[in-house]
Amino acid sequence: MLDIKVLAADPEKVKARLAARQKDYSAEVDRALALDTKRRDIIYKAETLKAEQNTVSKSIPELKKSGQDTSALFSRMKDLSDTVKQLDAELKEIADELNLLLLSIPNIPYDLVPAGRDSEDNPVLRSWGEPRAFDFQPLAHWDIGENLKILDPGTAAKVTGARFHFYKGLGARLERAVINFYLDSHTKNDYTEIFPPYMVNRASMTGTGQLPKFEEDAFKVADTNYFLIPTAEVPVTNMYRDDILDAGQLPLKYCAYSACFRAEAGSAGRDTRGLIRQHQFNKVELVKFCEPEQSYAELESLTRDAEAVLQKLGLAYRVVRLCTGDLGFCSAMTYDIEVWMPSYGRYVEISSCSNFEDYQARRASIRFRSDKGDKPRFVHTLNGSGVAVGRTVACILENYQQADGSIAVPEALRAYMGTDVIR
RNA sequence: GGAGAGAUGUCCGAGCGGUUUAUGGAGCUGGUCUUGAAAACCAGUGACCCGAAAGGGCCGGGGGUUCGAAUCCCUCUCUCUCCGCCA
Repeated sequence: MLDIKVLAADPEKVKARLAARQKDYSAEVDRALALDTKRRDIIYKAETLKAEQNTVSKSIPELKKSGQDTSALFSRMKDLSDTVKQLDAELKEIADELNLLLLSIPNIPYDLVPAGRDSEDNPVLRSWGEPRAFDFQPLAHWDIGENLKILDPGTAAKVTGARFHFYKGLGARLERAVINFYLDSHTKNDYTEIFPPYMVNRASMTGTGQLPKFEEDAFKVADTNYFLIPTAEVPVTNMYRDDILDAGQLPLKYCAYSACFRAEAGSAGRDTRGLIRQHQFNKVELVKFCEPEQSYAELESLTRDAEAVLQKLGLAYRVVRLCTGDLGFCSAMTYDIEVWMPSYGRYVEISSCSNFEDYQARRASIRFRSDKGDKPRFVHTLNGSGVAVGRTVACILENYQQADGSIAVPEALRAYMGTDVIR
């Protein structure tokens, strides 16, 4: 969430920068500032009375010892106590409302983020490799998967429902090979490997920004307060919720494989075939915690680390910078990496690398201290897919298909697959 | 799932309704002594939050009782021990 002090310092500037997201947040900003003023006022009143309570309380044992009549004093203290309780109740109500409001205001886009309406306006920064030219009619990965009997959405529909897949035989092994290849690549770059819980509590979902606004996008486990994670970002970032780190530990770099679960609310009818949009998919996620001064440099290196695995797989991709209208709720700046998908005839997102600055850190209270006596400051958090596994498999199947219907296994995966062709 | 015991500041650990503005150690910082270090001794240091400050809050989280709660009550979370079950 945003710092209320930043809102108070220049409300009009904040409103203008938020408006770049193609949505007006003026009402929320004004309401937050009004609540904050009220909050401070009540705190002042309550604390003045509490100071009096404390002073009198301290003198009571002595008065009692000397046998004086304290009944008048007690009745005055009772009034004081009632007033304080009332003020505290009011304060809690206002603080709760303010907090909820602040949680529902998105992050301020960074200066480099270009203005734009939607993904059409995302500028392309660079590209790597060339889309493959086929000398035969290439198939979509869902047809390849069916022909080779390595992907089976039909059985998944029976066993579970729409937007799930069984992977079979070398298909299952390919998914596993990609996961292992990604983890091995990133750990070589000093990312510490994490295997996180797949369910998290409400505080964690709030910390990284999925709640309270986007509850309908998440799967909630019935009769518990747990949510299935939509990405490993949630458990990994929340490892340090409510902690104060030493500056010497920073930057912290983690990579985590996990299954991810998304309700895909509002996406009915989109990408209904194949592996592109599933309720459950696999992903290796990169997460960093760093000092504020380093975060944009860390975003560059994180994005390069994600790109590196695609290069090793020989998959053509491009990097775009999300414009204000396409930027995620918590993000200050995001690079999307998009791979060439022959069946779509365009580039498709396979990784999203974001700097959240202190937006998540403030929500989750993740801080660091430079020197012993210093005041703690919020860290900056970053994350990016490194990269989506199901989409990688789809991309490999389509880009490495051969005229005879078989799949050439990319060089980098052969050791993991134990074969150089899927047929 | 059943039974019991716990959760206090960086750590260990007292405290069981009002001189606790949280005993006492350890640690940390500075000093004395020493060629230097260790030890010893002396002094300082107690998280964190709000606040410009005064001040207020904070003894796992939340709520309650009371003029007053670390201390009593309720509730939640987590930890430990034993039993059961299980991968």
